[in-house]
Amino acid sequence: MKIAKRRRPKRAADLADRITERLVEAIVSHELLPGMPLREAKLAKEWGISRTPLREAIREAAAMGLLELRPNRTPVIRQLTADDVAKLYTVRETLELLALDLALERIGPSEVERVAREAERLKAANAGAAWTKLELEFDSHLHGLWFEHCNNRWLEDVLGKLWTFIRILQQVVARDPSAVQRAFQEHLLIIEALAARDHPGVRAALRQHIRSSADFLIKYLRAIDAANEDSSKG
Amino acid sequence: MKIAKRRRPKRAADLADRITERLVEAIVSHELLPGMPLREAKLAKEWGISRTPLREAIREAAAMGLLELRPNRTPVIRQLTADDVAKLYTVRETLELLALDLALERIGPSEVERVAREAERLKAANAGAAWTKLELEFDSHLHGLWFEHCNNRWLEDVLGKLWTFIRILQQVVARDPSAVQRAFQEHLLIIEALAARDHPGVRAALRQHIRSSADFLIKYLRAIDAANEDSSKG
DNA sequence: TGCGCCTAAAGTGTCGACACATTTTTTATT
DNA sequence: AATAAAAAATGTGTCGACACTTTAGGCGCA
Repeated sequence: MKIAKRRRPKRAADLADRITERLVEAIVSHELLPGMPLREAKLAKEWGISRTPLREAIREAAAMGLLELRPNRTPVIRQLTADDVAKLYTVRETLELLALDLALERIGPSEVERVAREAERLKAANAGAAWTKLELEFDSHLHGLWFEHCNNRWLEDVLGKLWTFIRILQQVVARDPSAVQRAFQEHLLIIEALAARDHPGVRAALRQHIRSSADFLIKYLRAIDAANEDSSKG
Repeated sequence: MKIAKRRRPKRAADLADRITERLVEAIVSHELLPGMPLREAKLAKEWGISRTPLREAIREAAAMGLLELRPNRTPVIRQLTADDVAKLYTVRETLELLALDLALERIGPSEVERVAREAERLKAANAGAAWTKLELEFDSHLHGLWFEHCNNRWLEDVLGKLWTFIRILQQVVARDPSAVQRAFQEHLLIIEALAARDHPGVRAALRQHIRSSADFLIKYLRAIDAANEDSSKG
């Protein structure tokens, strides 16, 4: 699945585009950490480019909400609080369910079959002990079923942008075996309902999945936030 | 209402920010028309600036979906088809209803009172014969009630971006007296339900308002699209 | 006349330099 | 020694120049 791809160049993308992608990936992968200042000259030299395309990339990332940008100040990578995540997932739930409603009739059995097989393979492989890159891809494939078939440019666009943040958060989930296990089971339920063409069932399963992910993340981040509060006070 | 304001500078905004705003306004106000190519050098000279901040503005506008941007090609202002509008309004309905749900308890009686008075003033003034700038502002104030009180950064952000397109479309509505009249009546219904604190009533009224606006626009644009088809064929 | 190649013109992409703002360090003063 | 003013250092904002790509036009040739 290729989410959040603003345009589809036949061949080449210009430097600014490639740098945008690299910057986003660097943030998603935590190569660049939240709270970290993004010094243009330094980063540009590090990446062997000039500041111009980097600045365009930075502005784009800021438009996505990834960066905090203030005039004449060095950009800072946004830190997600528990509260942010709660609100993000509220919007996510609404939009993803909408996408599902719009897409369901367009999702062919063969496509469901494909992700179902992918799930089987993963189950056989390691039973979701840890979230590998393969499993994150599977997650994208599954959700991509309705993202890509909703046939609504606006919705796809917005979901794509939100998905960037979800990817960031998935890395948190990925480190907790029980959360991974739970998410995987929920994925199986969704696929099951999809295969049965049980529309309300899919809806309920997806909602449940999103909500329990949110619950986990919020609880986790609240602990972090609290710790940060303490350390900043003490 | 100040929608789509990415950041809140205490005093100054840099050139690129101001140009972004100017560019968006130019597109919304149809000073720059859909389909029109945006030649950087020309526009930069016209506005008395260099291409650098203009390019950043162009990229930002493109990220909003206002422009079609392809590497090494001159950017083009996006043309909204009837189909685009239908899909846009599907997303708008869902998100605006969500915002309403989240906001309703936070909207104080005094604020409802304020827009109610604004409506009264407009009704007395010209009974909605034509949509003036004042009435467009009123529209923003009304919808802004839930946009601003939904207490959800993500939702505010997305709605703000969609609202840019809505503003473009409102100019189409503004030229049809009967559509203006209808919209105004629908606004009154919403305010009435708001004042009565009738939650489901507000919801229903808002949904109705959005749907009939969509219906009007789609019908109108289908005619245009059909004409364009013909002329391009013949 | 119509088609394809070649060249010129116009446009976008990237860079390095400089102007201006902010932050940090130094220094003067009490 | 503490504080505030001044100055140096660091960083962002904007510009003009140049390289590369696309587009438009002209020219020859069938």
